[in-house]
Amino acid sequence: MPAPRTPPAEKPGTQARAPRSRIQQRNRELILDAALEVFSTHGFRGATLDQIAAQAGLSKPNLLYYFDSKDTVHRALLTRLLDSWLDPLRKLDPMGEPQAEILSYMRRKLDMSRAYPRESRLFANEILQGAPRIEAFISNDLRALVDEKAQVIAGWAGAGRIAPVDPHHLIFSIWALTQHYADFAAQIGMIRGEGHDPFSGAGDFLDHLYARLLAP
Amino acid sequence: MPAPRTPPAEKPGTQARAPRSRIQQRNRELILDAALEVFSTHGFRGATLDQIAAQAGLSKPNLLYYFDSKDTVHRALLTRLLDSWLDPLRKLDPMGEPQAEILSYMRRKLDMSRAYPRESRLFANEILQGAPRIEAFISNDLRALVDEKAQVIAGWAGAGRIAPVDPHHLIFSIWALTQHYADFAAQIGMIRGEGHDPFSGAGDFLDHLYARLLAP
DNA sequence: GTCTATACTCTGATAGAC
DNA sequence: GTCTATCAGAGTATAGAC
Repeated sequence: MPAPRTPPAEKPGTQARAPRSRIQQRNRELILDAALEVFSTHGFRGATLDQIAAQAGLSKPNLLYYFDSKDTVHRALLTRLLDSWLDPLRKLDPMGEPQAEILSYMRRKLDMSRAYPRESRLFANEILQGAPRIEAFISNDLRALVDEKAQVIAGWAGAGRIAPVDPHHLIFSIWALTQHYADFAAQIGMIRGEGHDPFSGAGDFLDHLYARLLAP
Repeated sequence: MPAPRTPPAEKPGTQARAPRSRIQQRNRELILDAALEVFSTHGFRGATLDQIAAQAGLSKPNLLYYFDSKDTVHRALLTRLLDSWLDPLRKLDPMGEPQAEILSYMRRKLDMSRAYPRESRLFANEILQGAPRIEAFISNDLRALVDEKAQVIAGWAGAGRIAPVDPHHLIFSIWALTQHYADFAAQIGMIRGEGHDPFSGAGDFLDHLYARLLAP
């Protein structure tokens, strides 16, 4: 999700507008990692620069040397996140075998939740707050992609290649089920006992569930 | 969910420690309703008394006349919420018809999400923040109830009355799917178009999904 | 019961020395 | 690049008049 994104190895001395040294890059990463931790837990307004700076091991003014404002840090996180948020669904192949394609999509989403639970919670926080900062992304990019893939799925259902199913609800269900293990990890941990991986068994359960739902 | 809870009609002149007049009761309700709106959107730390007071149509000092502190307001909301949070699962009857019981449970949860989306988001916010204020509730009350009902479901599966299924994951899936429509309503609205009821079609989809999953 | 005024703390952001 | 000092504004909470 946070695409490492090696910068295009600028010619020395000619860096245009991101002339970042190794230590600068490292501090920016420290800050973003700390900010992800804090924002994903407390939301934008609930997070403080003090917390983020402490978590990053820097002073608050030093943090603000790297990012102009609290908002800038948050925006940087969201940008990285949204950049890869659509990838799993994008890969759903209209030419593939329907049931396998949908199951693979679900697996990619689940793997992403497992690998990047904080990013999932950051996203969840945004939506809970009414999605003020990512409204454009959802109303345009995400919506277009969902409608496109929903048509693909509707085609499969119409052709009898999977059981009849509302494509939008199918997609929402995959989001709900896969993100739940990241977003509600605290609750699952308290119910299954601490030290228990919240994702344990989830893959098998969801494979089984969607295999049953989609079998023609 | 917010159980109206008619107070035990105290004898006039002898009210022990909740001597609330009609106008007091009404203002308390106004405050709690406003606080639910704000806390469920911004989380505890992201919410401000100014917002809550404005939403309630009262001054901030007046709000603090009714509740000692921000924390007190929040605690009052959580108490009301948790009071009824377990009801749907509690009603799962070990003596009932297995598939019908589980489908009814799912329906009760869905109805609760539809009727009380703000309460669902308040709860989601708490969990996202690591559940600091409701840890005892989850680790004790909720966990015990879940384990108890999971045993019931495991018994049904063992007896071949429903398809074999991991009971904990089954319960988690019901939570995820039903609460999603409340917690992520903003996203669903932006994808399906504003003015579209986020819950529309959800009942049918989930009925179908669990019928397929559980059929022996 | 409700308001204005205010005390005091926290928070985001800047200035300026090193 | 990093720090100490500091400011202005927001935020919780209280005092006290009405």
